[in-house]
Amino acid sequence: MPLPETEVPGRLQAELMSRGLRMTRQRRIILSVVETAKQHLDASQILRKAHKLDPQIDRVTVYRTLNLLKRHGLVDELDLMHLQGEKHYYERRPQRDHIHMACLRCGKITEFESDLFDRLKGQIQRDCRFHIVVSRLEVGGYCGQCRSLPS
Amino acid sequence: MPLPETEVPGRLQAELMSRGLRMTRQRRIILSVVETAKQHLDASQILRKAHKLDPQIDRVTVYRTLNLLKRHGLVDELDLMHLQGEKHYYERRPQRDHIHMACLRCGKITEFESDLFDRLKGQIQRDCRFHIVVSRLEVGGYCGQCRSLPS
DNA sequence: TTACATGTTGCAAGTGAGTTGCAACTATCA
DNA sequence: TGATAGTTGCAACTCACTTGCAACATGTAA
Repeated sequence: MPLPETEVPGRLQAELMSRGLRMTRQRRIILSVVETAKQHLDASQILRKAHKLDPQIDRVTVYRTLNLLKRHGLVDELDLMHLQGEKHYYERRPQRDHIHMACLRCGKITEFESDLFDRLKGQIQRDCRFHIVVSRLEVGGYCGQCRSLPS
Repeated sequence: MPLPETEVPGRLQAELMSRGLRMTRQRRIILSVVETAKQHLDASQILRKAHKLDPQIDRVTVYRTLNLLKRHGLVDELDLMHLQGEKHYYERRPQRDHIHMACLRCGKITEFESDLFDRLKGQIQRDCRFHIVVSRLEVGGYCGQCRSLPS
């Protein structure tokens, strides 16, 4: 894994810098971890990956950086139906919102985009005169594989 | 407020008894608190209301009873966008699922039912071959009043 | 290039929601 | 009425996350 300092700054980093926020070594590392994540990571997983690039980084810095990203609407915080306790998971805010499905049996998380979801949010904004800043649709149940298994 | 012992057993109590679960004095009280709640209550608010009927009830019993109701699908657990920290809120599971909208400014929680929501869940079940057990759509933003206020 | 002001970090300690182990208790049923 | 299996209350614990604060580093302006 190349050092984040020598990498082309990711989108998160560019976004934060364009807002005039200070770019520290620790932030660059944490941002690169979030940016390159292949699954949903919780704070302690982000810390573990950050430690590989700089063992000095403290978990407090991870929490503070995640809060910063949240406040700026650059990441979304997920509960994933609290399948694994009360921790939160983070993902870069996508172009288009999606639904998270969590299998209660195997724990697999699946994402799903849907026009109906977009239309539903439009309906909420119109009918309830409610300006949506963030939305979260999480569904718990049984995925295709687990549905057909004996209990 | 009449003593729950002398009340007609509520629907939650009837439901639990029909499943062969023991009906203790503490459970009757906690069920009646959840059943008669006019807003979404968290565990400590439920404990406070239960204490008015029986000051001996322990918070552990409240948590255990809420877990019991959750496992039996009789109440839903809500985050309400973590507006007030990480606590959870509880409501009796309704006939028809609804959406929770949380105003980031005034904290008001609004509920909304929608055919589009029902259709979206149908689409998920069909297109993703995912059997939905529980679903939660929470939205954070600005309600009608707060939208038109100066910031 | 340096000096500075202000924002950021790491550490230690704290908070708050929720859980667990266990002995005493009690609802249910024969 | 007594047996028994589930339930309760207490104390201690866990876990995710936050706060106070002194030392430090970044961006800026000279």
